Amino acid sequence: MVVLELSEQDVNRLFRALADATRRDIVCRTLVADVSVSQLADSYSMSFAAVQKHVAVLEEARLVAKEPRGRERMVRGNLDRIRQAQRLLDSFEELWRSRIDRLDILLAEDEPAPPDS
Amino acid sequence: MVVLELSEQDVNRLFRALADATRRDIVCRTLVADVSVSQLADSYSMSFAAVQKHVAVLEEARLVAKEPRGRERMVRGNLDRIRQAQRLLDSFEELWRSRIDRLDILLAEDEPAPPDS
DNA sequence: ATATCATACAATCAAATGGTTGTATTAGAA
DNA sequence: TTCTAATACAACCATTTGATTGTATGATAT
Repeated sequence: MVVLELSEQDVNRLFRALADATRRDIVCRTLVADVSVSQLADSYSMSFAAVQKHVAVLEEARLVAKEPRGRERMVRGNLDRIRQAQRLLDSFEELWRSRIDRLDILLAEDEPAPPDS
Repeated sequence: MVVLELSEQDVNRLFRALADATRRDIVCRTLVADVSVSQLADSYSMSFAAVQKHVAVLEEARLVAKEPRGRERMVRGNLDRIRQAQRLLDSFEELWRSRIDRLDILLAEDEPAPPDS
């Protein structure tokens, strides 16, 4: 099993990259098929350069990778990164569960559970 | 089962809110215990107002809710929102899987699979 | 009643973000 | 070779973000 080795900065970049509808759409499209930057650019009502920048943000977050193919760059989504994000969210859930566990222990004590103090 | 009813804006806010280490820490802490805004503020090397703003961002993203308790506001993490984020990431994974399925169908054809065209 | 603690909120500011246009480079097509 | 399509990248601009300080309000404690 691969250890989750992400710096806080990496996590910031990861979630930030996902916090934009155009970028999420790019991730979707590049997960289901190989697409070039110019093909992507044709789909959105913004300049080529703007799309290029969105791809760059996704690339820094390692949510996609670019691979040269002739004179164009094919963009491919990186599912592993998505899974890392999922594991991060899982850890929140585990924290929450640990709280419930502690509450259960309190409730199981001989003495009645003290109110939150 | 609850339908995932989030606008693009909601999703933007959700991921954006998670794209900051202080805010993620606040979510963690408020998932495991009830904490007031001032208790939170004591933990970070920034002004009370700055922490207040982080909490406000989390609140707009509905990752936490504030509940008045006497003169202080208790902040409580909202696990449902985390789970919604998880479901969003799941949908990426499903998209990817659909691609694999389509590739499998191609490979199962009589004719040898054509190269990506 | 008064002092204090917890919060709310406005004004301000530097830096980052998301977009633009323009110019340069590079690879394929004619 | 020459033209063109795909990309790279710089400069610029408006808006948002993340922080600050200062002031006001409300609830507790003395």
